Amino acid sequence: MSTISNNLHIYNSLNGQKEKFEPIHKDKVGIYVCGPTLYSEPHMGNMRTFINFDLIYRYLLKLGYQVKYVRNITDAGHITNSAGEDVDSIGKVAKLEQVQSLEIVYKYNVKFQELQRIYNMLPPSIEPTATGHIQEQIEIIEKIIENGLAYEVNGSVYFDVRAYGEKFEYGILSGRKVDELAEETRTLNAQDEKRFFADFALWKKANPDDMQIWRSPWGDGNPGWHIECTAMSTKYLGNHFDIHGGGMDLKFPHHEDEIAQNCGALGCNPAKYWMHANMLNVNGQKMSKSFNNYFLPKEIIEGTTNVFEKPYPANVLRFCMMQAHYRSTLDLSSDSLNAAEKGFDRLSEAISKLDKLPIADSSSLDVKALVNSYYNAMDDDFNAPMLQAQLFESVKYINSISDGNATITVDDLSLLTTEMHSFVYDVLGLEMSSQQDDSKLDGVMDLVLNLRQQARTNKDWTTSDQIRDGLATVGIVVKDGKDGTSWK
RNA sequence: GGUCUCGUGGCCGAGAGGCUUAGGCACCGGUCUGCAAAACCGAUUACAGCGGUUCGAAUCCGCUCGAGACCUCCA
Repeated sequence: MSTISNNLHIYNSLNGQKEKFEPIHKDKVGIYVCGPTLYSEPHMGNMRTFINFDLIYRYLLKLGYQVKYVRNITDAGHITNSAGEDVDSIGKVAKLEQVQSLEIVYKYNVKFQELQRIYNMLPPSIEPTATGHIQEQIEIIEKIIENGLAYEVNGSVYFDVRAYGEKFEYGILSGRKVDELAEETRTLNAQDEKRFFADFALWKKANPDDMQIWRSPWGDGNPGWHIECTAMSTKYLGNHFDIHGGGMDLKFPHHEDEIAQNCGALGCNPAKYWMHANMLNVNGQKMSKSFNNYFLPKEIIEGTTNVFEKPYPANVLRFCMMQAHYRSTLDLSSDSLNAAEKGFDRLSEAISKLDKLPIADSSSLDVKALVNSYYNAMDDDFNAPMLQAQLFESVKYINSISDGNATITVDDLSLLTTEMHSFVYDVLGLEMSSQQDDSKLDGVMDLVLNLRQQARTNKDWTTSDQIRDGLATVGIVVKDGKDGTSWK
């Protein structure tokens, strides 16, 4: 069936099990990820989800799949709080700043795009917007009504969960039972319009002061907050596609309702595999705008958070995140970031040594097995921490070769170099800091180190150390090895 | 209150019945070095608690304690 042989297994949230990945269409993968609502600058927790799905996208590309990666941008506020309150988050900010909703979205989208570049995320194949797909959303709602699974009341349209439950199972993703939901749900107001407490809005009649209003067969209003994903995912990927992803917190109700809408309109679950990325914690609690415990991705890089004492490069953040599995929560702290920074340096340094290694007639280590372990790690539900462990095994090997305690053949070195570069740069999406070449600086450093070497030959340790310490203050580390002095 | 997840050494974090002392960082000893740093070699510290299943459990089951997520906008 597939010409790409893979042993990739993905944890499917639908059944809580790891399943062998078989794409629906030969050699192609369609993936949809719920993107940000742009009423403010995305914080570090938001970024973790996108970075994790970037990793997943990158590995699928690495395996050779033709991947269509769709990640939406939510630029329409939703007015569908069960309490009937106005929760148009975008409109709220727009009113506050006295501008139009789309100005807010545009402003933060520019920042979001910038962050994607800074954190070295590959751009998705397409980033559709909710407001650009109002017509498609209306059409899906009409289909659901035609199928008898939604009803109109007073200019609003609601999904009929009880009717749906006769043909499909509501709650298959989150494991919730409708009758249990009744007891769980907290006190609700403004339920009068709905026939059943669990029904959710597909279309909501406009309030006079809404910032954005659209025309529909049911009058002026706004789309509900799950319908955009159904409209956009199916438009670009078809009724049934391979992977649907998002943050853990979207599992219920957002993804559950997406499944219901898709089944209700098109008769099938939109995705074969559902993937959920876990949260980023701060001091053990989810980073969240509502908890006000968040910091911005740029603040970490600039060192302006209240949490960390010093700035960390985007690469270190990425590296640190890759030390935890995407389904685990991750607690960011100074300690974990410092550890990541050092580890990342060690990895970078070993990689820069690759083209300077001595060649031998035989290899003292099974390089093919080592390289295979990279694939095995990622094949096991994108286990990036395991991949890192294997990369550090490689670092150890490289350092040993460099020190003359291990050997490698030309072919093995070529294989190791190719695959390490590929996994570090292309899959983990890390960029090596030591890559910039500056021939002027090289010249200067040669001169300075020569002077220092003269001093050392004369046993003038004061001068020698003065040079070393001086260089250290501008961030250049001098290392005296057996074969002379090097710097970085 | 309901649903679910998780508790691993000083810290961060993999592993999911024996084939792992995962890995990173820190700490300690050694080699190298004028001294450092780096690198290499080595040592140490562990599976929340209590029971059960098993020849064998961090891994399965039960209970207890603790933490978190979702049930309302959220990545």
